[in-house]
Amino acid sequence: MPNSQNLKTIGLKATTPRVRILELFEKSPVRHLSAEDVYRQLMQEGLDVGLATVYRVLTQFEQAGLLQRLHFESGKAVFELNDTHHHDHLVCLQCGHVEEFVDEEIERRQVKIAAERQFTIRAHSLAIYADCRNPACPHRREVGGNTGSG
Amino acid sequence: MPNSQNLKTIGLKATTPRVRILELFEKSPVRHLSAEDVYRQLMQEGLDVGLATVYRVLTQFEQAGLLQRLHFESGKAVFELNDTHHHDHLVCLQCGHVEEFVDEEIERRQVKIAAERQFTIRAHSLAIYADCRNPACPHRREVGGNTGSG
DNA sequence: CTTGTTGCAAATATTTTGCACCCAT
DNA sequence: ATGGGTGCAAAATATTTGCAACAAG
Repeated sequence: MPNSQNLKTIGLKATTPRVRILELFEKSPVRHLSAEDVYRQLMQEGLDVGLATVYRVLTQFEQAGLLQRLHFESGKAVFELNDTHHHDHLVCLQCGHVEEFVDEEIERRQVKIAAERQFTIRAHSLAIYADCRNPACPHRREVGGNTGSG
Repeated sequence: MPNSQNLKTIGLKATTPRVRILELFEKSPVRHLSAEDVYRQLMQEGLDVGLATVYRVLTQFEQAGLLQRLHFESGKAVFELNDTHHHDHLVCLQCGHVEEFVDEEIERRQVKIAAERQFTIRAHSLAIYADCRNPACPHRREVGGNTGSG
C-alpha cells in the first residue's frame, strides 16, 4: 500500500479514513468530489466514517498539497487530486461534466495583467461554464448538479 | 427617483428595501458587497430590513440582470452592479481589494477552447488572486477578508 | 381591494469544533 | 503507552422558506 508511505512522508498517520480517501480520489472515474460525495462513497463501500472526519482529512490533504479545493458556482467546494500541472476548468452546466485545459497564452497574460497593476500573483481560478450540447450529454451525471449562469 | 421606474420596468414593485438596496450599490464606494454587508449597511442607515429580504432582493436583482453574483474564494457570495461590460477580477488576498480588468485575448482564447471541445460557452469566471504588495496595502479593508490560496 | 412583499422565526445546507474514546506508531 | 485521530453531537456560518401582517398599484 504505497499510500500509507505517502501519508507518513508528509507527517500524517496512515489511518483508515485517510488511506481510503486518498485511494478514492486515485481510483474514482469522477475527478471532482465534494466532501459529501466522498462521505457517501465511503459509507457505500462499508466504511463507517464520520462526515466531520472527511472534512478534516480533505482540509489536511489540501494543506499538504495532495488535493486542490475548487469552488465553481455551486456553493459547495469540490476537491481534485493535485497530481497534474496547474490547469483551468471547463464545466458543463447541464450535466456537471468537467474538462481540464491549459492555455499558455492565458497564463502569460494573467501574469502580465497582475504585473501591470503591481500585484504579486499568487493563484488564479478560471472556470468556463458551458453546455456540452451533444444530443445526449455524453457525460450524464457527474458530481453535483451545477446550476446558475454566472 | 429613477430607480423606482427601473424596478417597475423589470416587473418589480418599487418597495423601500428594493430601492434602498439598488441605491446602495449605485452609491457605495465599495463595488462588491455580500448580503451581510448590504444588511449591515442598511441597518446602519436606519432602515429596519430583514436579512431574508436582502437575500431575496439580491437574488431577484441577479435574475433581473441588475446585479451579478460572484464567488471568489471566501465561501460567501458577493454581488456587484451589472452596469459595465463583462470583466474579470484581480483580488488582493491581503486586503480584499478588487480590481476589474478585461483582456480581449483571454476572452478570445476561452471561446476558442470551448469551441474546440464542442462546448457552447455560457459564462466564465476568472479571478486572479494576488498581493497588492505596497508597503501599506493601498486599499486597506474592503469587503470581507479573502483567505486561501486556491 | 388584491396580490406581491416583508419581517420574523424556523428550516436547510455546508463546514467547523469540543470532547471522550480509540488506534497507529 | 501515548499522542494524534476519530466519531458523534453541537456549534457556526450562509442561505432559504413558511407564514401572517403589510403595503404598492
